[in-house]
Amino acid sequence: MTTAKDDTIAVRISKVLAERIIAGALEPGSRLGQDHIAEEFGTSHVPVREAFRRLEAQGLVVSEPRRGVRVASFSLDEVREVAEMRAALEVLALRHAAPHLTKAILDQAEAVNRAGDKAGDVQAWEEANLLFHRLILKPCAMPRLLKAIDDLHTASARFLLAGWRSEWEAPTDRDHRAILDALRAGQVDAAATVLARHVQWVGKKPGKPSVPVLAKRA
Amino acid sequence: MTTAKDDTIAVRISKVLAERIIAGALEPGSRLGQDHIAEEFGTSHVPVREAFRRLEAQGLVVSEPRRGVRVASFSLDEVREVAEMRAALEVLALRHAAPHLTKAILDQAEAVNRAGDKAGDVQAWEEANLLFHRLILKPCAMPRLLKAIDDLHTASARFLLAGWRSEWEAPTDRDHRAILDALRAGQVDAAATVLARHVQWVGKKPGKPSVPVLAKRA
DNA sequence: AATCTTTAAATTATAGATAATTCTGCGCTG
DNA sequence: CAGCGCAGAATTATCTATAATTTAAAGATT
Repeated sequence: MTTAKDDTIAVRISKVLAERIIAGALEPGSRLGQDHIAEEFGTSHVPVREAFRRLEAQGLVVSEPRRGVRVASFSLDEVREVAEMRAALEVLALRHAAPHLTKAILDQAEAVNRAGDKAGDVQAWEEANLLFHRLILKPCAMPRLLKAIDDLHTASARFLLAGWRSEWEAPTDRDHRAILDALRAGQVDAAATVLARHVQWVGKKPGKPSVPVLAKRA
Repeated sequence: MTTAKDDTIAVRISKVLAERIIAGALEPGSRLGQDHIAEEFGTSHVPVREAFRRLEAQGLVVSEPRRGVRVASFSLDEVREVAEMRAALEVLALRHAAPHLTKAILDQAEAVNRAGDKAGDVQAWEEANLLFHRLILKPCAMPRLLKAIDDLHTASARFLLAGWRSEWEAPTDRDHRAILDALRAGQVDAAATVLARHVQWVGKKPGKPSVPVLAKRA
């Protein structure tokens, strides 16, 4: 999206690669050759290596010492793990954000939610979903927490996009609405409960992925 | 500790720097010149840069695009933030670990706890503390969660070591004992409650740091 | 005297080149 | 025929060198 011009080359490369991995353009387990990528971006391989370290930190690739990096594979267990972590952290964030939520923010969230309902493909829906969560959690003013949640969210998105690549119908998001209603009524506990269940929904619906989820050994 | 010989140079550098930052040998806000560090380790600056990216991911340094990296500063708010994140995630881990906790593990944890009570300095106590938490949480078998907890733990340790540099008396750790007792009795909820409060203890005791906590603007 | 501009020094970021390690395929041996 | 071991090729990791950017400091101008 925002290809910030003043970013360092390594950051730009990491962003592009991250998008590809999330979108499923790079299959889990596939190798990422540094020379190959360096050539594609018209750079040397040094910034490519730094981009790898970044992606590694986000959990999008795994790096073995002298054997290169490959796209991280995710088992169903790992998806559930991420979902549970998200649930725990998003509930925490919501509890801190709730006192600072204004009507304007909630209205904006509702608008985003409506946009998500009309989304034509998974990617658009996922984007709206991300925006919704960010909107209602950001006022917690805990940057480290928000970054952790963001990383977990991209991990979830990977799974989602891998599962519903082609067939997809926009589901009217009742959970989001329930969360908003509870927040408007000042019932933070109720909102948190729904949020926790909502986040784990991804991990619960197996959703017959059209792309093999497990890594294959070469 | 374990300076694995087969690690890449960048990893080794990042480990050494991490230890220094945690121990407080490098003050918050101080610049890390890549050339200086490269010279000290007898290497070029390229692996140093990769080490920086690793430390950045752990939240130990902050990196501004063309202005170098500096040791991350932590305000009291950030310490509380980390403590709350730890509480949320460790409770989650404990809930999953509890069913797989054996008597052998609990006995080992008790031994570690006793060792911690006898610790002469903060560093030794902190090490025992880390071991205790790792022991009872590891059986949850959620690697991503455990790594996240570990990173948060080092952030906490930084604060702890900055606060009690010289003056220190080993406190008999009642919380650890309470957690063990509850786990032995099969009362997972009780153990989780104590754990959550215990983790946030760090953030609550201000403990008059002997080193300025806030970053100073050069 | 204070501020803005310009210039120099220091430092970061990237490129190109070199050394070391792993992977692959083939031949040899049992 | 299976298994072990040895080149050759490919790839990773690091080093040296170059380009670009920022910090600072000195000089000029108002």
